[in-house]
Amino acid sequence: MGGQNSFDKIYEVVREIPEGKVAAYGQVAELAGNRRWARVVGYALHAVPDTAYVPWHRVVTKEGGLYRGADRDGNNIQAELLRAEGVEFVDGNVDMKRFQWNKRLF
DNA sequence: AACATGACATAAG
DNA sequence: CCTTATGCCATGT
Repeated sequence: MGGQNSFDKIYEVVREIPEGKVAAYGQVAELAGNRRWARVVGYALHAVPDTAYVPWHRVVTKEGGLYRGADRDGNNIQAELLRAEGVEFVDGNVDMKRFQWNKRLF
């Protein structure tokens, strides 16, 4: 449908993140049209419908940190999914220097 | 309809 | 380095 909300644009950007790479919230926001949507990106991913393919686990903070509360009971599915894709962590955070997605390179 | 909240980022002091 | 303030949109109450 033509009426694309901010959420839909955000979802499209997130869908473009290749496997084994991660993107920052601000980065997704900027690619979606406005870098100030970083906060909206967070809420958008929070409200992702299970019916849509949106690799929300590939979106992390600028520092490579996962969302607050990911380290609870070892049920941090986000870290598991990223590790399964080959993403490595340093001091509990994603090694952004090596795994941050740079769309410009492609 | 108004207010508060939330997977964040950046600037300023 | 830390705290505050501002920006943005959708949801829940």
